Amino acid sequence: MPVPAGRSPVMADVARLAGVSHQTVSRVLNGHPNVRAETQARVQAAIEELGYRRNSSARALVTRRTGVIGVVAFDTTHYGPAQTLAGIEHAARADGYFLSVVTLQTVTPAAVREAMDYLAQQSVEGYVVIAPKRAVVEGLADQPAGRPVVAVEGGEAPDVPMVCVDQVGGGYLATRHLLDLGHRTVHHIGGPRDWLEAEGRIEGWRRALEEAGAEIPEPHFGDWRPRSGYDIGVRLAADPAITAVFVANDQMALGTLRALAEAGVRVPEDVSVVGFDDIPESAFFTPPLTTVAQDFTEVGRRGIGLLIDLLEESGDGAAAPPARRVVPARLVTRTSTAPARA
Amino acid sequence: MPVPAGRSPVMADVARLAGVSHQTVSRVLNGHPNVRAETQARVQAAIEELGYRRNSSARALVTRRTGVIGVVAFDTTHYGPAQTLAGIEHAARADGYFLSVVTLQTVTPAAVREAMDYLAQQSVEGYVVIAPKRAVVEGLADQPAGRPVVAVEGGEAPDVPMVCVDQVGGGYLATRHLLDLGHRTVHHIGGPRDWLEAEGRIEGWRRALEEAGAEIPEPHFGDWRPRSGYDIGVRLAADPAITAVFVANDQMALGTLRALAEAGVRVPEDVSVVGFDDIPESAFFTPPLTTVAQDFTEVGRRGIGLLIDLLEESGDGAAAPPARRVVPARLVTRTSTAPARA
DNA sequence: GCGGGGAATGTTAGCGCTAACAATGTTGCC
DNA sequence: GGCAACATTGTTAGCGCTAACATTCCCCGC
Repeated sequence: MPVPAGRSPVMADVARLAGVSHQTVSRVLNGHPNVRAETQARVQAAIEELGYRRNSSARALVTRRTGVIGVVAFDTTHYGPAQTLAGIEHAARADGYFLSVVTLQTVTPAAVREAMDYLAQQSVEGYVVIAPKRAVVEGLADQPAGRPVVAVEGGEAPDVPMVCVDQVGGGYLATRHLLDLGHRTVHHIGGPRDWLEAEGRIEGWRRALEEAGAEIPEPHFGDWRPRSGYDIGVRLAADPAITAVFVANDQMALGTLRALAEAGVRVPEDVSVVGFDDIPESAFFTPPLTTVAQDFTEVGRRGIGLLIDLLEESGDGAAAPPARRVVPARLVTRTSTAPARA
Repeated sequence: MPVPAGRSPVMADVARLAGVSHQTVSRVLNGHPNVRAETQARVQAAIEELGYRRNSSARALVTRRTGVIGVVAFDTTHYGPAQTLAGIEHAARADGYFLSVVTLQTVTPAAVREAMDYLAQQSVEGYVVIAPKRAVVEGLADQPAGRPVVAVEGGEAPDVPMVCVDQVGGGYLATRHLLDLGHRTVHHIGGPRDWLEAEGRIEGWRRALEEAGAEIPEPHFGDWRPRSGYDIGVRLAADPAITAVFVANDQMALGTLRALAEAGVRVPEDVSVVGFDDIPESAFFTPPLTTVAQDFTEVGRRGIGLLIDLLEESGDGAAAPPARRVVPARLVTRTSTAPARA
């Protein structure tokens, strides 16, 4: 009986079929050097004949490594996090790690803690946390089990290694672009205040204005969704002095465009608008949106890279200061921006 | 020494601290009935004092259950799959399962097979495959290890249990809506032909037209992206006879709206447009898009529900015919549709 | 007072794998 | 020829847990 009925084959079955000890099978599986080529071939053949698969639990039990990385993500219709997750997944798989994902509805430290706890039950080796809010990042520092954590997509955070897009640089880029077009100043529709990304973008905006000696108007704050960009847009449309708006994401910018259109304000003739994210739709807005693109895939890749470094160095000398990798943002110019009226 | 230095505590440590055998600790952990309340409390206290966590590998090794569900998803900027994934995750966690996710770049049977193989290494108990293409669904039937598979988001498929939104019904709804507004016929911009969703939507469209005795124009096919909707839209705009278009997703509809606007065709006065998906942006398109909403969360929930049924019944009598659960679609009326010109 | 029965707990034997060590060849060199 | 050095293989002992069986304890009824 080639395949023992009723149960899937184990290493001993392969060993018996190949006429070796189970240890030799293990050696073949682990690419151990000292195995004769002929033996290796015989074992390999037996493995294929039986359709043998190594039992990951048994292996994990003895090696004390599960090869699983826990990811805390957000249940979101936002483009960025979804893309980042995909980037993380590819990078992890390329390095032979598995990904266990928990998505959260609410972005609170408690929810994150709970999610990490849940993942800990599964013996993940480390965590990647998509942590776009300040409170979340702060809650990350004191991890109980001492498993490494990498934060992704957050802004500035002190004690946790992290990877993020240069939000400040992106905000600066957007604002600078509008100033370069001759606009006196640039109004801003920001994201929720407790989001690190929103914070970075607003800071870049402010910095560009300061640097140019421009007036700094009071910013408005939305909730990332089109509706809020619309509501604020309605108010902005009423002020004829406004000629340039930098909106903290494309979805809100969409709402703003719509509000302006309804008010009879032409974009870009009367008002220039810049968004942030470069979602796939934004090239087809009315008008196509100038925006700031983020390389989320790269963020995911570096996040995993950082975590794996942490995982594999673990145990060596003193902990290096938490690493921090910043991915640059890039301006994508379309037709929602134009030179200021003379 | 309360916590043994250097290694995390195991069951025996808890047992020692609580003055019981490790088996009693196990019993407490597993909610076994025959444990004295006082003993249970003592064990519980010891667990907390040591910060003990059960080793999932050891447990999985002996119980032969990992509690992990493998998910094959797609690296996509499409709204639907991302939402479905979130729905799947919530449902799985609610039932105490873990999720191991692989995202694919290409939707081919080989890629899916490979992904499932990768997941098999991790001893997943079953699979949820987001399988929007016919070829993929077909490749699913002959799973080697006999682990259950549930397909999600596909259309009609013979041998695999599956959960999907009623695409045909949705296409019918969209088309019927336009016919009810007095349009003579409805043109269609479909998704890629090998996508099951595209197929269902086109069939619903065709059925509504047939039922109404309307002429059935040759459909056009895009690739789901705004650009393709735009390109086709440019052509449609040139034909003044066209008064109603049903586009198979919102992103393409966005492109179509843009093409019509550029050609000076007014929506909805000259042409009515209906999309599909109800992405968050579509309420803010120019004009706000009438579309068909899908309850992706519900799809995810039912998908997991179905898989868990399969997992937990497994071993009982004859396999029931593959289950099939259909979630209805819902029309969302906005201002991109209006009665036909007289 | 004592045997029976159930509740509460302990003891033992693996689950399937890898690491460490032991035991064989097998070669080369004096 | 004999022995050291190495390559190759086998043997043994757990990893931390749960299931099955064994034991103890206590209460009950006769």
